[in-house]
Amino acid sequence: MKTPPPANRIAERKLRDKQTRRAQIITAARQIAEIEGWSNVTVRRLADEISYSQPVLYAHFENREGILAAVAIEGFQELGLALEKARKRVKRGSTVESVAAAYLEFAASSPAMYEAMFSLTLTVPFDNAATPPELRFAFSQFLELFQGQSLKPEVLSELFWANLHGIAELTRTKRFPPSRQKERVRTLVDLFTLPR
Amino acid sequence: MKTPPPANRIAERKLRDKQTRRAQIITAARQIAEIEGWSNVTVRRLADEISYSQPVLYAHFENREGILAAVAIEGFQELGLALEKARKRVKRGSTVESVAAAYLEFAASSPAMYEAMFSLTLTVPFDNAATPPELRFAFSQFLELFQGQSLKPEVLSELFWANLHGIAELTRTKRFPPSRQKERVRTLVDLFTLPR
DNA sequence: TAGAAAATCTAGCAACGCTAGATATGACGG
DNA sequence: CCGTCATATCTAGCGTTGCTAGATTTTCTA
Repeated sequence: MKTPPPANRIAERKLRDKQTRRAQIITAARQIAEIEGWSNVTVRRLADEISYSQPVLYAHFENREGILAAVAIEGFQELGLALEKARKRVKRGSTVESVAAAYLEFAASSPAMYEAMFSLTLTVPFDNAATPPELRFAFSQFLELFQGQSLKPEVLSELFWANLHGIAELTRTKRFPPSRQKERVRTLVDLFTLPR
Repeated sequence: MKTPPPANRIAERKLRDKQTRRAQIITAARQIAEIEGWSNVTVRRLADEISYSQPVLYAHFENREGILAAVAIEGFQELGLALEKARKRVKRGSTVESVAAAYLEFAASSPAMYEAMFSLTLTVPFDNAATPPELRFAFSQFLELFQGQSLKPEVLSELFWANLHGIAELTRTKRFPPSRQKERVRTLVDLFTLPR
């Protein structure tokens, strides 16, 4: 077996450590946000959480908002996976119903993360080349859902997404009573599945 | 003509002054937010704007968030009026189309105010007795829209609102390309008007 | 016009995001 | 094994924020 030059091994270890710490920061931020709200996610608090001083955080992220953005991207990754799973493993009813339920379940069970995913305004438009692949992946799940069924999958996907997002957001901010949620989803699914 | 006791007249004048100042604060907050974003709406800045020291603001609002809430409520009032107007004076097409266009027009032309209206989580649920009448008024416009047409106007109204809110929010945060907006609205109207 | 009451201001606290400059740690050549 | 140098990390502090206690001024009343 060949032994790589020590310089490389050391550099690799340092890189690993750095990535680990980055992950720790993101995890801590998410955890605090989910329990105590985003206003309690301060740079000082995060530094404390990973047992380093504040300036270390700025070696990983440009600023506090950069941390939020990282959490948001992780959220889009998870959401995308959840939707894909729901789309492929349909339990009962239509795929549309399954995906809708998965989306709302995600938003309801991780409200702080969901908040981060949509609260910050993107600097680059969604369909730009510089858009993180995680975001594109998540949206592609909606596109798949309406592929071939309609003349314009994009428009239908966008509308379906907008409707789900609206429900999630208005529920999270207490505009919608949770009591009618089941009925809402049923009607929503009808709207987007019944033949026109 | 009778001259009321001076005590009353003075008290009235003080009340008027106070209300005027309150209105000034709200107007200034809205103006700054719309031009420079909510992060630039600081208590010091607002105090400066009305030419008083900071503590005066706390005689009008409990805290900074109270100012946001006041702007939000004014927003719901305006939105409600805009929707009512759109519903009653239908220009072309259906009332649903007219209301949808009015809603999105409102959100697009006052993004900061719209942000305030939905960013802050309500302490009391929307259908509570303590809910400000402005919010109820705005939502009632949706209810009117689907009255008698369906078995459950509430559910349909909520879904329609959620869809509009989703479109507005995803457009504001650059998730939706503005290019397809017309087509989106057309399809949305179809979804909610075509007989089922 | 004197004194009470109301209105307003000054000055400061604690916490925030962020950073310059000092200090400690660890890798590498001799 | 050691001295050197780069890298990693910390201490300390700046400017700004929301908010408030206590002093001070203004206004009303009798």
